[in-house]
Amino acid sequence: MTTRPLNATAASLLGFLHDGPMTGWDLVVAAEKRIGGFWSLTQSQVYRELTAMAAAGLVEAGERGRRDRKPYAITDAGRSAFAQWAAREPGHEVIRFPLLLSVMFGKHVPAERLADFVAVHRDRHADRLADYEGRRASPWDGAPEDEPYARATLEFGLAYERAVLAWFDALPRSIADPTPA
Amino acid sequence: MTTRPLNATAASLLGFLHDGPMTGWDLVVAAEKRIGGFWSLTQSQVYRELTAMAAAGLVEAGERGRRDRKPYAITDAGRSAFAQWAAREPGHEVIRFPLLLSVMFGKHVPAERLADFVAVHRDRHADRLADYEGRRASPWDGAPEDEPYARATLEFGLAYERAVLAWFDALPRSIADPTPA
DNA sequence: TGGTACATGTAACATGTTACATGATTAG
DNA sequence: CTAATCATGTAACATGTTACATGTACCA
Repeated sequence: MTTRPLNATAASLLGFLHDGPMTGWDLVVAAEKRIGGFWSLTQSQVYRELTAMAAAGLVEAGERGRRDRKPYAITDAGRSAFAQWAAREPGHEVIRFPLLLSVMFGKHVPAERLADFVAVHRDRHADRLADYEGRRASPWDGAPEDEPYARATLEFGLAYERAVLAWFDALPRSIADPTPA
Repeated sequence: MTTRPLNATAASLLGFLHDGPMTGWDLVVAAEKRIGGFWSLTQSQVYRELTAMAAAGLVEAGERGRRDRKPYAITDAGRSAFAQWAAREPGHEVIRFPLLLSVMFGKHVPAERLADFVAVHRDRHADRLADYEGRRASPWDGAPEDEPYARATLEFGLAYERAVLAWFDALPRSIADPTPA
């Protein structure tokens, strides 16, 4: 079968499945909460990857449970595919930040509009920062061996959101507040 | 024709073309330099978008020049499509940082390997930071009205890379340096 | 005269997005 | 009893990636 190497999205699903069977829904929720800050995926992808991985023998569907829940369990082939993925050097990060395109091409964007965009996004980031700070303050509830790793990723989120917020706050008035009351 | 709204990649090409005709190659280089820190695109996409935009009447190809250069100029329709794009609220940013997946699933990654990955990526980020710092120190060479906007995006890059670097440096030894000499 | 940077482009495929369709269960 | 949330899934399409093919001009 010599399946081609896993993509990072599929790999992350297998990563979660190492801790026990989960349904597509569980995975969507877990991914959003645990890796959502630095890896985006959609519900649609999750189901697609699960179907594909089931076909490739990397996961196995179990009996449907209540509410039609369909749990998937990782197989030995899945563990081995994951291990291969984990041994390869991760690629560089990809960032797509459309607001910064608006800023970059700011001379073509109505000043008020741009300032609104900036304000809206600043708020969102403030919310995310607050969320991360809340999480850091709450007691750890996962498996003990995960603690340092999950903490490190959380610290990344915190560092990122703080930096972004500081950046917003250091924007010149010509961009952030061009029409003072 | 009521073309569907521009995607951000196409919009950014039009953004550049506001300052005069450019070839696909020029755009690839400009994009890498000017928005590469927060918007990724490939050479292949650039040519595809240009072809599509030419078909949609948003840009017009000029005469081929030396070395087969094929300059594209923005049209009025292109300017108008860009303006519409610029008026819509930009979406949230997307980050995909595979190294953080390796960290998150760290308990399944051989410790030495993980530390290597971390070291490699730390270096890359240090290089990028140095690059940004160099740029900030060099005299501004673009159009004067672009200065504040380009500066703001550069400041974002600086803030981001500094935060990332600080994050690397604050990683626990269990992750960054598990087998001390 | 040979390597590097310039320059355009296509093909095939993988991945990501959006929208829809369907139904079960729970909480108020 | 009804709205919200849970839950699965598909279809269609847009976007992104990788690999290749082709050739020009510069410069050491």
